[in-house]
Amino acid sequence: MRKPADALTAGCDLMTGGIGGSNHSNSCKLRKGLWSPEEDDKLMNYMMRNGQGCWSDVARNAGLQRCGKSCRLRWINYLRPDLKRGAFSVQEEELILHLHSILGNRWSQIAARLPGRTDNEIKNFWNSTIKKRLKISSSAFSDNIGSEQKSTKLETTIDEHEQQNQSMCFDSSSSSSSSLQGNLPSNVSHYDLLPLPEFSWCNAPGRMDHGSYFHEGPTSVAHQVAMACGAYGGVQGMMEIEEGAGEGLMSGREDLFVPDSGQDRQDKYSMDDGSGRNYVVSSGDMISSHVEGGGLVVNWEGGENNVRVGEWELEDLMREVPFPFLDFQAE
DNA sequence: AAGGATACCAACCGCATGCAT
DNA sequence: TATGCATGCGGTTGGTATCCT
Repeated sequence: MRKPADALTAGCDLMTGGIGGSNHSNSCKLRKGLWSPEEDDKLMNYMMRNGQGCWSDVARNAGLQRCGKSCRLRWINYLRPDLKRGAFSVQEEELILHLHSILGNRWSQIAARLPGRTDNEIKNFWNSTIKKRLKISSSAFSDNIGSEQKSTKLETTIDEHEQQNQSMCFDSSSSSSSSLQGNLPSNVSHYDLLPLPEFSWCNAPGRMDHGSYFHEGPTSVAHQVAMACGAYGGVQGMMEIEEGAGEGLMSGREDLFVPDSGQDRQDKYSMDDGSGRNYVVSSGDMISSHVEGGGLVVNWEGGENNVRVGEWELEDLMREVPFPFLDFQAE
């Protein structure tokens, strides 16, 4: 928590409602830190009576010595009547994993698909609980793979992989993301998706108990294609590609097509585009890929048909991803 | 029981974006 | 077109609670 709510800021700080004190409270002393029950009451009453308007007006008219930004945060994260309180259910947790695998750290986008949950809540949950579990998962795996592969190496690999995924998926280093870009980052001109990651930690005994999202390890071409296309972000191995199952996250665009040469390949995977079409991919044939014209072009060994894997808007992608838990309601 | 370590999470902070002028 | 304001977002901080030794 922050400093007690009775701590007044000396003069107007940058939090007076915007950048560089952009709000118009120039002569006030604004309260910071935890909200008192009285402040909560004032804000709640005001919002119930007047609804949401200009937040700096809310702060002023509700008689709060807070900046509008602080009021907004308090309302959104705590006072909003439709908020669902309490621990995350297993289903919510799985959905968060699912969504994070697609969206990366776009907490507001994830929260928008979890009724009653806030981006802050989800972010905190992810950073504390889920990340911890993933770490436990990875070390449990590392304990199990023999002495020649040290856990430190694995953890490093996981971290690197996570960073790689993040940057490959959405350029998450950019702070604001209100304009979503489903395309690959423009500052990356070429991806060499090989060599493949060497381990498949999600197959590890003792992995976190969300088996449905861990059907296959990240060693497949399908995994890499999905990764490069932003099918998952911070956590590897979460894409839902299942041999012959047609439940893949690779969804929804006609230009998503991965050919099957017909020859017998190892590690075949089928991917359903959400419209009933199945695509079969396998490891061993893809030799390189690169970004071209906003899409990812995959080059296949011996194949004259290079494949454009994706150029899409994130919302299109999301719209066509089947979410089994989307009927959550705030309780 | 006490002190340290760790986890949790509310709130702050800085930046990006949209909009009005 | 430039500027300023309001809002939204994601990363980070740090106080409190809980666990562990």
